[in-house]
Amino acid sequence: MTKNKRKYFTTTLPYVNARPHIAHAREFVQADVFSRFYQEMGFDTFLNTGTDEHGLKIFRKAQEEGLDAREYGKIQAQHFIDLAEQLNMKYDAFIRTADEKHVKAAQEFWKRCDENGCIYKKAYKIKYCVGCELEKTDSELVDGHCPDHPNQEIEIIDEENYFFKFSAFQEKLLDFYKKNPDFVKPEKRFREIISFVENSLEDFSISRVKNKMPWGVEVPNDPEQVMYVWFDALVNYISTINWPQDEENFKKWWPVVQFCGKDNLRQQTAMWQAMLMAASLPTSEMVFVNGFVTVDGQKMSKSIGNVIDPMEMIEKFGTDATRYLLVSIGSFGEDSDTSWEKLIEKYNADLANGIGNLVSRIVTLYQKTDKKLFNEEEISSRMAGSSKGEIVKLLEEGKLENILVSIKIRIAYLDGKIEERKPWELIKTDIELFEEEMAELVKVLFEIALMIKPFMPKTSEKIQKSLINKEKINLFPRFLEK
RNA sequence: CGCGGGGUGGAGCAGUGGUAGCUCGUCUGGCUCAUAACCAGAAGGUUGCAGGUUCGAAUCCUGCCCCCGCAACCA
Repeated sequence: MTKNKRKYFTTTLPYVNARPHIAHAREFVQADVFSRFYQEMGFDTFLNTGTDEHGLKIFRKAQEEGLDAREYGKIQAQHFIDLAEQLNMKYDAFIRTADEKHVKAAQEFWKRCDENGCIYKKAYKIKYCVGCELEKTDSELVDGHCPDHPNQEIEIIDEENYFFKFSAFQEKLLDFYKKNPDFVKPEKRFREIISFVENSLEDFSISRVKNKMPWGVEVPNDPEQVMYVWFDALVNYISTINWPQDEENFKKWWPVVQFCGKDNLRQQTAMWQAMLMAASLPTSEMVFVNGFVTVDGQKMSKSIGNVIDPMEMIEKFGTDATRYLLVSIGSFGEDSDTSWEKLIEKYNADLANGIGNLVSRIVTLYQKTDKKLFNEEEISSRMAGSSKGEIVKLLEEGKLENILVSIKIRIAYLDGKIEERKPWELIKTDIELFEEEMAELVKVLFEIALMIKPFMPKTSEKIQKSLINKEKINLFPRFLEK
């Protein structure tokens, strides 16, 4: 298994019914930072992202805008492609579920599940409140009406759908979880899904009648039905690496390390894994589950007007600073709050006053000697082997923000060191000692530059260059506005 | 008894059994190489409440109180 050091990462595909928001951006960067870290460690990596474009919501949204669903999806997908580019996300594939290769893969996947006896057809009869757009159980109804919409009649939806035998996978899933104690991070989410699966699983509907909901992947051998959006969307993780046509490529990369939000816990860590089992394919490698991001303590909402547009962040702070800030929001797995004010504060503290100012003061001092006081190749090769154990441990727990903390500690160490040794005085009294001290400063700063590379690749390069050429740079100008 | 998350110095958060830490802010002092930046020191907490387990609890158990999501622009 370790013969080829390889890692395959994927974000969850954003559903294209809205513009990208800050949490999408965070997940993109998170996956990208992981991928870059493993590249640094000599792994072959594959990074997938894309867009989920089928389903009723998209169909209606497209209608509202007077567009064909396919056309609408294409326009929306472009926003996410632009975001990925602007974030300097080095993705290897951007899969759209409307892509022909994905549609074919989803159909083949369906067939395999069907052949293995995991799909069956049955009448699907539910009580439905149009006001809520939700199924209602008898226990939820008051006098036969929805308590939230007492004036609307409950509709009975009665159609034949295909179902996935989720219930048949309870034991297998639990067994799988038991054998893979690190499958879901953080642990509390793992406990949550285990208890969900232990509580009994219900088969779920995986298709819709086509004439009611035409925008989806056609069910094989039944042109009257299309797949429920979840069923086809999840298959993207394998269709993107060319399953089933290119078995070799699939074997090269699979299984995948996934990132998702806590609202996706069931789909990614239980349903999808059961689906893979049903198709006789190996399960995912692991799943990192993020908490939610709120803005000023509230859910992001257009009506409240507190949406933070990641593109606006990039405009304001630049690509690398935005990447840094996104990773710094909260701590992994927890819900966290942010705001423009907090972002600016963090930017000033860590980037302008921290690394930016440090580079500035060291380079100015360094310019006062003609000697070259460090060997970049020596440092690079030494860094390649050192302290990786600690980083791998943090990566495996998903705690990118803790890696940033260890970088901040080094920055503070250098600021303190400069204060203590006062090189600006030494230069007047003892040039040799000055050079000795400077050598240490420059070396550690170069190490810091290498450490931040996965987070801020361009900044890393700029600092390295600045040290090699002794050129002053202003990395992160301080924000004075509120 | 719907499900889930959370309550730790002024603010935001770490910390899952062993002297309560970090960032921001505040105050005092220092420094001038630097992006009005940087450094040192200080003030500030009975860790929501009440019990319990333990030599020892923010951390485990029980009960209670309060806040926030689950109704979307979904990660």
